[in-house]
Amino acid sequence: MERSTRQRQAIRAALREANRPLSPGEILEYARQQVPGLGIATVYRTINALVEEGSVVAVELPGEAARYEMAGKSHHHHFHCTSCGKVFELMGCPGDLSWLVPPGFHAEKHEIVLYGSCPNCPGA
Amino acid sequence: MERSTRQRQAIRAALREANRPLSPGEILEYARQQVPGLGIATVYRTINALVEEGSVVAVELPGEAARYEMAGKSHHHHFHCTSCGKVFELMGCPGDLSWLVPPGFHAEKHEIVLYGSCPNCPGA
DNA sequence: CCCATATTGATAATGATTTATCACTCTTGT
DNA sequence: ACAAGAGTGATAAATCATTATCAATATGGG
Repeated sequence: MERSTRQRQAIRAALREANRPLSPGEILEYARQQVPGLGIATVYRTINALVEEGSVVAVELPGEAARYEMAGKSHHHHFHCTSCGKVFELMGCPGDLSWLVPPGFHAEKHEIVLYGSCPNCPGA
Repeated sequence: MERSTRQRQAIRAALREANRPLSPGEILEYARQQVPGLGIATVYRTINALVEEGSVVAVELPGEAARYEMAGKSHHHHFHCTSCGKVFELMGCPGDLSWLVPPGFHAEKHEIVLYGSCPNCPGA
């Protein structure tokens, strides 16, 4: 059966406690604070298991490797800091955007990403 | 100095005449109608040159390889057909979205991608 | 406590996209 | 028309993120 290991606990904790989507590398970094020897392979394995069980979802961003966040959040979008590369969660949404599509097209969903600087980075 | 070859003409024409962003593979396909022996390496080389000279811009999409479109268009967004994978240009924009970002963040730009089915694909 | 085995970590392998190489070809100034 | 050298095509090689491998380790039911 599935076992509860320190590694998995640390990875779950990282995703639960970070209030923003994390890349595999960021998850590794966070979780290593609890489990120093943690390897990247275990991070990927665990992410995949969590996505498969539905408790975590992938956040895809233009030209970037996927980030991961806890599932079950309401519809929202993301902010990508162009300075540090961190991705943050935004709340709110402009609403239905299907008026943007020409006749013949059918819009089913949308993704919005805002870019700029986060509070920790020089306003550039 | 820079030479005007059939290959470059065909690649520029493909990008100019397609009224949507093209992937390197799509550019190859289109341009080969004019220059049958065209190789993918030339497509990449030419794309890079065109981007560098500023006449073409990359269109990055979540979880996808970049597409390329002519530069100089006014602010717009894109539609990604989930059935055929083609990317289309949309006109219009919900406008300023900086109200979405929390205090301390500074939004400089945004990207919006709509997903759904294009006129050529089954509404699925 | 013990052992079957799920899990891990290090690293090799993969897959997909993009770039470098190099001999040959085509463009262009003269 | 000619020659210098920019450009091309085929393909090897480089990236880079992700996955597979496998010996060693740690979990947890009995």
